[in-house]
Amino acid sequence: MVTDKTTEKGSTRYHHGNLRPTLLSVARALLEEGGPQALSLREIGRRAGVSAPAAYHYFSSLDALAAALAEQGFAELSEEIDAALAGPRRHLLAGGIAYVAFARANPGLYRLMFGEGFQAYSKGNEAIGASRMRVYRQMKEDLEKRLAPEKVANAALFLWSLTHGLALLTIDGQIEPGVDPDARVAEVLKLAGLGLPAAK
Amino acid sequence: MVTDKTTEKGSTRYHHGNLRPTLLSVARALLEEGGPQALSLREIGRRAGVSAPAAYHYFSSLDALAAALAEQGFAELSEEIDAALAGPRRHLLAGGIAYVAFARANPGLYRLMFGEGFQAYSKGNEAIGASRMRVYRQMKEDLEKRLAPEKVANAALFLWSLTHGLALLTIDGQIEPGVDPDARVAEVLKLAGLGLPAAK
DNA sequence: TCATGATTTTAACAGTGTAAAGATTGGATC
DNA sequence: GATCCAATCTTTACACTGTTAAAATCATGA
Repeated sequence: MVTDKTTEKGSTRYHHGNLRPTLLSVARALLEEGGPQALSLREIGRRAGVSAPAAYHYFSSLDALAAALAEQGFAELSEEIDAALAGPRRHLLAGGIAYVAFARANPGLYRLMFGEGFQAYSKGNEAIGASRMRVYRQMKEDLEKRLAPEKVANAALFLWSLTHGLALLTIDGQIEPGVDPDARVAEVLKLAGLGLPAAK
Repeated sequence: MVTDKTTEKGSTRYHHGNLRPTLLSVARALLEEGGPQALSLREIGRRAGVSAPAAYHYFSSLDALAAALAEQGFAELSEEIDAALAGPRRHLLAGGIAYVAFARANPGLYRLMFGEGFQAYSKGNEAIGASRMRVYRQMKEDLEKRLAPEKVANAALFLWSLTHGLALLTIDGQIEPGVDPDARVAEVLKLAGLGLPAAK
């Protein structure tokens, strides 16, 4: 069979396309369409115009492919946080806003990175566990500049919990429609610095 | 075939056991062993000593069975929070501690209740969406007694995010081993009332 | 006693991840 | 330029899954 294989760029290809990136990009689209549950090697192959076992030349399993996606996500998230922290606005708040904005822009990917499947595909993949810790470190380092040492651990867990929880609830549609999500997120995150408002 | 079917109680059974509760309890065990991903109708049937399609007389699908488990979970969680709020300790803090303790005691169930599969099995099941909201209401009602009306919405989202995030991070093993989880949770939740510690 | 209705089983279908084997091809070597 | 090689992809097959349709079984009311 000598059918033409046209890649996304429209050019007719030799053996077959540059598959690995194609697989990842197709998988990512699938991920955002239907969440981590929708990730399927056969569907990925189908959309890439390739037979399902073809993916096994680049990934040892579906979980391995998912892990690669997650690593991609951690790299991007880390970058966005760095950019926000380098920006003109208040450090921790800007970082938190960027964190939640990333989750909102990539809900499927965020669920993959922090979801239930995490233990499964991170088995034997130490890199991705480390990636996950890196974003935590970013928060923590900022806190270390501003707090007494014995208070850092609790404050870091506090901030990470708040941000992570807010990201997930946002993704799950718990922010009322009609309000600007960034503004709402900022308001909520500000409470972290101020504590609960005073009693009436 | 006239084989004896012995239930968990050890008694020999007529037609076959009281299946629905057995299915639920077996499924719940499976859930805590391997997380929501491990839920499998065939495995549930196997452990219940019954053929897989038997479950279809009580649940229209695997998702429906998962929804029933989730509802069970919401009822229990709600009860534990009520009990904590009625107790002698500080209201919101005690509620938060009970919330996280529930997640720690039932990690698989908690992931099912708030995890990625949620949208899937809550389709056409309005009851469980409502159940999910009920725990939010509990927090919110308590806040309404203590805050000016315009501050309630943000404060509620703030507290829910923090508690939900802390529960998930705890489940994911982000609390250092060796410390008492309840104590650690209490310390972190206290920061919600106090704000971040003052700069050094 | 016996028919009825509820319960469970067997058989089958379409879908999945994955392993093993064979086919195809692009590029290096003569 | 022809030829071999190693990388890449396909075909085939297996075990597993959720789910449906049909048949078998049993508990109980008439």
